[in-house]
Amino acid sequence: MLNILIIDDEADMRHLIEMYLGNSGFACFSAESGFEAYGILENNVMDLVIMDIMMPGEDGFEVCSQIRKKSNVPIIFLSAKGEEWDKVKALQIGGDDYIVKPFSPGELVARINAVLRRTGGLKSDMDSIRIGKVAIDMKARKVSVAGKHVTLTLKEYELLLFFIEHKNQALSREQLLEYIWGIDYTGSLRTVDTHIKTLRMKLGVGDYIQTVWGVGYKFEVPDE
Amino acid sequence: MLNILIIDDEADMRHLIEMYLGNSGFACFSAESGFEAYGILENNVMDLVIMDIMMPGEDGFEVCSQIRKKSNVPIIFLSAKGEEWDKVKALQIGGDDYIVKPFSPGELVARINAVLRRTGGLKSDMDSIRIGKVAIDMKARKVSVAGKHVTLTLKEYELLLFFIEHKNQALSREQLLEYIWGIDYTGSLRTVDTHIKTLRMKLGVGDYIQTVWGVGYKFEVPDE
DNA sequence: TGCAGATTTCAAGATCCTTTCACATTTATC
DNA sequence: GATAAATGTGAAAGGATCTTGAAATCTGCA
Repeated sequence: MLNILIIDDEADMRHLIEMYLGNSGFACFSAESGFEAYGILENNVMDLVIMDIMMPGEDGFEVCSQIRKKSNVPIIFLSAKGEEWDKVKALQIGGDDYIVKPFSPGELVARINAVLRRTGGLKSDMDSIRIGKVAIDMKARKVSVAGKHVTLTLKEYELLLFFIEHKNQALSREQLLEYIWGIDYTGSLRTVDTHIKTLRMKLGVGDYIQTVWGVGYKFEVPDE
Repeated sequence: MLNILIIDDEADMRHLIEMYLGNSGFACFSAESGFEAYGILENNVMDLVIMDIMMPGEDGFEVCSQIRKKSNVPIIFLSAKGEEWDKVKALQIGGDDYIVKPFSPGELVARINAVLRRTGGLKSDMDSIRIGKVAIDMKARKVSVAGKHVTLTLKEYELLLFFIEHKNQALSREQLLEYIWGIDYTGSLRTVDTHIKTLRMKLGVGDYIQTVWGVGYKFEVPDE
């Protein structure tokens, strides 16, 4: 699930885009001003930003340059027909594409996919995993849940990875200890419980890690 | 046995599809509205959804996006010829295929199989067992009956597995205790009865576990 | 060395599972 | 049918397993 941030002062337009994108399997965040957007970007991992150019207060130009100071997230600009903006300008100020209102849902999704493909946002390498709301960047050893970064300790991270490699399998404490702590671990089985506890807490709602009574634990993937 | 959910406001169409699919070995569930469908999806494991696009109230578009929030179950859309929908749109909003009414039973089944193959719904690993309406995922230690998840306790699960390994054999309480509880079990024979009781209840109708008077119990497999 | 964060241990409390028991019901046998 | 033996069932005691918070220990690093 990719996260898209919509920045537009008009609530109707935000909702319309949210609906379009929601139906196409994107997770939407929205902000009615640059100020609000900065807060969202601070705490969440966005895969793409869609932003109106004409906004009261900070306009798209300024917001874009603010965002660019910290992030290379792809940005698509929206503009009403007749406004004196064109694709060249959009690209000059750091945008990635440009759509003229009104647009069809299909056009929007197509543009988004094109931009993501071009900027590498649709990476299909094995260095990142997404499962439910949990995203893992293996290269950076970084984990986010529903777009929010969470910092995991070494054991928590290894546990999570092992769970995901063996998703939907009931795993005993012995198995987990053997594979993560090593064959020569001699401590208590209860150690696993404590790490499960903290990992559950950090993964938040979702009940990814389920207790299999009398057996161990299981990472259950939503749906299927 | 794969479960297919049919969502269509027209009863005739639902029945027609049910008949087609029933004859091809699918188990059908049907709903006449999105609302009804959500309830079914909540409590059952569906392998595929067939949904009309044009429905009063929530249309296929909306229902699809609701379902997509929780599940990746494959969705095939139905549309009457002439409606202004095309395959591209169906796919954009999260569908997996698209069939124009009227269609033949053969076409429907072919499309279903194609989608299931594409989405990996036709997996045939040896880690799962299907017997009658009972499906067991051994790795996940998960059991479902007629598509409904049931949670078994440790002893119930082991009993069920032992029964299935020795299906159609009359097993004495002593045997069951020896193999499941262990050779050193010293408790009452009647303990088995209680677990049989709860297991029977959880497996629901079907009379899988039969009493062999004076001997013990037997897991009888319904004729395929 | 001293600190901060990570890891492990521990134990009380919560939760769930198992077993037992008493009584109801069914079945076999005379 | 009557009777005894075997099985079904609900409730509740008893056990085992998890969860959780806190404290102790370890580890890497300045």
